[in-house]
Amino acid sequence: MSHLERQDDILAILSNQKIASVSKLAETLYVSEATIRRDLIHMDNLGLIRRTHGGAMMTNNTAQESSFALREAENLTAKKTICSLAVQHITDHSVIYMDSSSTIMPIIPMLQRFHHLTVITHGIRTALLLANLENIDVFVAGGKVGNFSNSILGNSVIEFYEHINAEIALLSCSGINEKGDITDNSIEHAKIKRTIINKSSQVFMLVDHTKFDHTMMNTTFKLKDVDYLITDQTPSDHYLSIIDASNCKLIKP
Amino acid sequence: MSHLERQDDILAILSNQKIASVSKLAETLYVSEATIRRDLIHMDNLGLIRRTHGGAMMTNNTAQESSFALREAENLTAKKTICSLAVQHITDHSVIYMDSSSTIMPIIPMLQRFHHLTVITHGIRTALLLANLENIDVFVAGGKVGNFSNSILGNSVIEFYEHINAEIALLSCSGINEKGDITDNSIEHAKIKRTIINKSSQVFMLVDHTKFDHTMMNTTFKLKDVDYLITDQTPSDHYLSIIDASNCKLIKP
DNA sequence: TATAATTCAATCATAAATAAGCATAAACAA
DNA sequence: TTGTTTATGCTTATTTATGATTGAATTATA
Repeated sequence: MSHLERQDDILAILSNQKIASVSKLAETLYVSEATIRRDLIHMDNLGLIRRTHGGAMMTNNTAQESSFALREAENLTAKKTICSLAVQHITDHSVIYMDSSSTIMPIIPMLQRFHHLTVITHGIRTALLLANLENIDVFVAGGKVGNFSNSILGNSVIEFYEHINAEIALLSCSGINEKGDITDNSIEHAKIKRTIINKSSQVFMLVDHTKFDHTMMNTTFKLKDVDYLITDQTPSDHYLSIIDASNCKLIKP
Repeated sequence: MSHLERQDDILAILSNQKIASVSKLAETLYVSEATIRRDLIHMDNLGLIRRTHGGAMMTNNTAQESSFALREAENLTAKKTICSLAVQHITDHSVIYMDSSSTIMPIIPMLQRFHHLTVITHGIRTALLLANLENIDVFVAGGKVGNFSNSILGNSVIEFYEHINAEIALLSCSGINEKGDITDNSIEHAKIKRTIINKSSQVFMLVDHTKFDHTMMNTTFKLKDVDYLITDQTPSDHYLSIIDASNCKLIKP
């Protein structure tokens, strides 16, 4: 029996009984618990099931992605803090660019307080969650979806964005270093973000404290390109001085 | 019983009786009050419920979502049956159009068995799930996201599709009636689907048995435009004859 | 308002489940 | 063939879920 067949079996078992333990699945399918766990991890990544401590359960594929059932992410508290600061600077009826980073996801439920917003994004997950909010018009750039990614990438995104001007850009990054470089892991993301800052009046950079002192492959842009830096902890004196020197406003709790 | 299952139970209890006390929940679910509190904190963070002193109460959005999830789950078996029939007609390295309907979602995990496929879609959830499969290149049409929808709609989708030819189209619909009309609830969806059938060599229509004898607002196209009709139960004699007269092949379990 | 009774958050201990690394065997490719 | 990748199982250190305890916060009541 191949692993794909086994995963089909797991799916069949789960769709019958909704929930199953790792130990029981291992026993039933004559493999080790480690193997079952690896299967479950894979299927969870696909969104087919939801893992639990001790087993897994069926997802009802629809409710799972609903705007309120945001998956718990790393540093969720920090990210929520940052987002609640960011949302205070959004004005009603704005047009907003949002990137596809997990830092910005928690802002989505907070956007309900506005009468109307227009959001432009290349994040499919972002778009999916925003689509559930009736006060928001969502526009998605088309193109090729990055593998294992929530993002649409490529020139088509940049072409789409060329025609759209926004008041606000909500961006994040993978790292920010002592020279004031905003860096990312992917050239594609970097290019898209550079387009966004060119098309936005106010650029908000949302970074939790773990992003400081990290330099990634690609320098997306410089701190001086950013209008507002939002973070959850007061940065070190060095960063305070370069933020100030970059004519960038720091927003913190 | 895992914590997620317990949290589902709490949600079920709350959707019945609107409020519940920590002590009662602990008693009912055979766990300590500390555990219930931790569950409630977690669910409150997700926005699923609101905590109160002594217990918790429903938030209004939950009821409708869980009922939607229930309806989804109902026909899941039928949809899986249909998808497993459809997947047998897909050949490796094909280019495939997929629409955004829930009928077609269960095919996604089944696509892992191929070496490589290219999928074109205007469904954001479809795209999101497909992006996790490394053997699939996913292209999404850009444009405005329909409110409360998983779809990107509008002329931009049709323009995007004008340039793409595919071997296979996997489509669904809201209703199919005794005259052989394939009907949908939205003009926008209908227009997009008509574009797709023009750009595809083979059109597969995936409909579960509940779709028969239903006529929706918009006639998307006719049964004779469809090459293969896939369903989970043998249709009545009348449908068998019009399927045959439309030069359409029926695929059933 | 003051006091009593609940309810809560924070902490700790423990048992279970997991992730990560390593070794082995099978499948695959050159 | 031989080398490489993949799937699997095993061992371990770590993480998670839980219940009990205690002082603080909240609500009820005199």
